[in-house]
Amino acid sequence: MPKRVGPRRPTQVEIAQRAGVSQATVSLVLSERDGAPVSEETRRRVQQAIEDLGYAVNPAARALRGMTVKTIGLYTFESVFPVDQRDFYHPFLVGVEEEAARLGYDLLLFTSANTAQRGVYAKGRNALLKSDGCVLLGRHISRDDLANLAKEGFPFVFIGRRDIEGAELSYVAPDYVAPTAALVEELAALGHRRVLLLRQSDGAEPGEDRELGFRQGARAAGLAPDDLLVEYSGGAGDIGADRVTGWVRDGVTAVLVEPSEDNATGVALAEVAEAAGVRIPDDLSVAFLGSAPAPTATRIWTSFEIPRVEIGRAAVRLLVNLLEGAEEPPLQLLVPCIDVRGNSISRVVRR
Amino acid sequence: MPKRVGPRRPTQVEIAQRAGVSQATVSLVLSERDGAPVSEETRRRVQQAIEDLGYAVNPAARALRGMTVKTIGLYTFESVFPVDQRDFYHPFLVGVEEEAARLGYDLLLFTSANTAQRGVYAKGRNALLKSDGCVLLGRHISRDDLANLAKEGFPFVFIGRRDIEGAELSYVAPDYVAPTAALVEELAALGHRRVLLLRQSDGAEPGEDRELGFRQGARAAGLAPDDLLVEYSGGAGDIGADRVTGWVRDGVTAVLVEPSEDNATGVALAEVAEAAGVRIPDDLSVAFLGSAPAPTATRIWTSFEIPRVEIGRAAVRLLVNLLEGAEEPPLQLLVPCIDVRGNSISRVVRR
DNA sequence: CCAGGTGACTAATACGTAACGACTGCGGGC
DNA sequence: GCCCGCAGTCGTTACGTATTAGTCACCTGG
Repeated sequence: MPKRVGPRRPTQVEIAQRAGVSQATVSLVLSERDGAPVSEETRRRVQQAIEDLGYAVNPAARALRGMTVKTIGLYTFESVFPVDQRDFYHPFLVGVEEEAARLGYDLLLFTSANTAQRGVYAKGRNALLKSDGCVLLGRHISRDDLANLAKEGFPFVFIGRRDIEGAELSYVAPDYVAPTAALVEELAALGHRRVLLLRQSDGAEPGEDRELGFRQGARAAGLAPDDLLVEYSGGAGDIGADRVTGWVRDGVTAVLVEPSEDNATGVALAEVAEAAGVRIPDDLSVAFLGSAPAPTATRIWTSFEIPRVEIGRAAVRLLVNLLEGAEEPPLQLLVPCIDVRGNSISRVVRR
Repeated sequence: MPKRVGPRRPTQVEIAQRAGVSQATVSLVLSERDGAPVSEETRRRVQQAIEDLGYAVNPAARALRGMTVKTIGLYTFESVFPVDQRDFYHPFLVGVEEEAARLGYDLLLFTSANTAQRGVYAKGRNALLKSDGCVLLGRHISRDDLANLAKEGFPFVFIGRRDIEGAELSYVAPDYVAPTAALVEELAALGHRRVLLLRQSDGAEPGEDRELGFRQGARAAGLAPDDLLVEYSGGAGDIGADRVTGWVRDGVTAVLVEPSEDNATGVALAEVAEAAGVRIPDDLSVAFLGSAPAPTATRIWTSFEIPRVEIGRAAVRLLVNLLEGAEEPPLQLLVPCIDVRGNSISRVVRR
């Protein structure tokens, strides 16, 4: 790693010489604290020298003294950084940026880390140290990385709920339990008795929470445990015509889908159902436990939206609370989702 | 600015103690340079200690020693940061991010600086020092800031061509001259003799370049200097029906529009022309010297597109060349634009 | 006249790293 | 037998800052 080029820039020592004071006094003037015991005359001379020489404080030296550097890191476990608007995670980035700016922090995007494909602890180990603290993102997390970070005491906030054995971590996440339970109760009220939950096969906490809400809602609505079905999908390819018609033949009248980021599963389900002659919602009610495929002229999917921008903002707020010493980790926050009333569920027709 | 919290992390000294060597040797092992004279046995012991204690190099200390920290800054003179997809500058951000990631640099967004509304030299003066070098962006530049940065020898690349008196700066910019000249020649070939250039009233270099191309193209096509008109627009409100009909009455058959970021001028022109009964292109040919308003079912504006993502990439490449010592500033690059063949210009009808 | 206090300033130090120059064996050339 | 060069290692220093523990002159009340 080469030396930095260009002319050296002035230091506090040079300011001090020009103003005829000591370096310590320059530092005092710069820190501008209320009770700083420095005479008006001295302060003026120092500030004049700063002006003349164009002095700028050296952030590296500050950081080495253990000061914070007013920088929040953003790291994603996904393979690309969510600057592209089509990315599922893009709204989180927007929220994080907004709130960081509002609170006077710069935002460091750890773009190099994921290309190195070694995760947080790449190369020189723990690239995140360039920031005061970090917002972490993405579905394909490395649990080891999270555990290590927590053990090291590095300040970070994860977006999404995750349980790590032996370490409690700070996170802000959407509340999937409540709206899922509400949807099940609504379906029950519409006459549905046999309901299927189609989970992502990654077995992550968001899926667990949806299943928890699924069972809570069913219990509250008095559905029989035997009529609660749970299946898994590894992606669009897992949804075939025989599978969908099989559900209907089996007496299932409603399917709750845990969406993937790209919603390929959801799109596939819609296409396959149409091709197989299964009408939505007449033959099968379908709802998404999260972001649904884009609405069309005739179809608005019943679902709920994750307030992604707001979650990004909240993550930064939490992190800054940690950094500025007001709170102790873990700090955890659940954010309510927003119901989307669609036309993809309906009252069940008895035959 | 408060002290950083949390437990201290291990240093090279502690690694050294555990491995039974000196701190200098640890540093040698870590630098991993080809000709590093350290025995295999020692290297192994040191690496074991690093593993055991979970050592991570301290970026602040490195930076203080004058090393680069593999971080590229991005600063915008606009009031908001272009994370929002609707922002004119968003594609630049995408390109910058891509290339930074590819070259192994992290990307530091100076979001706090613009809220402080004091520019580059806010607060502690020159926030950009947190990065090795910086990509600068935005139309509403501060010429003082640019001049100061150049004088200080801070490595940066501006996106867009700018001339600063007494300082040559590095930039990458779209070539407005060539495509503008080509458009004028095309119009002349279609029989146009009296052509108007409608400039943004900020008088910045992009406008100058367009006017240069305007005159070059006219000369090449043999148009009379008296038939070259130049007017200015301060925004959508400046475009009234009387102004547009005035052009036509004055014998103008074609208008070249320098677009603003939000293209409000262009949209206004289209609406006003239609309301005033001036048909495009039959009564008046219109072309945009840059990004045009969005196309509709019946209208594709003749214009040329700025390859914004590619420009973002190129800016990072230039900057990294500067940082890694291969080149000396100023480094300047013009990127060709992409013609958009529309239906908003046509052969002039003699009456 | 002195103890104690206060306001204004400074010397010294620590932060963790990279690099330079020195030091030690040791084998080889003369 | 002596010196040279080399591989391998270490001691020391510098980077620029914030802070601690002073120093010093001057004042104030007794």
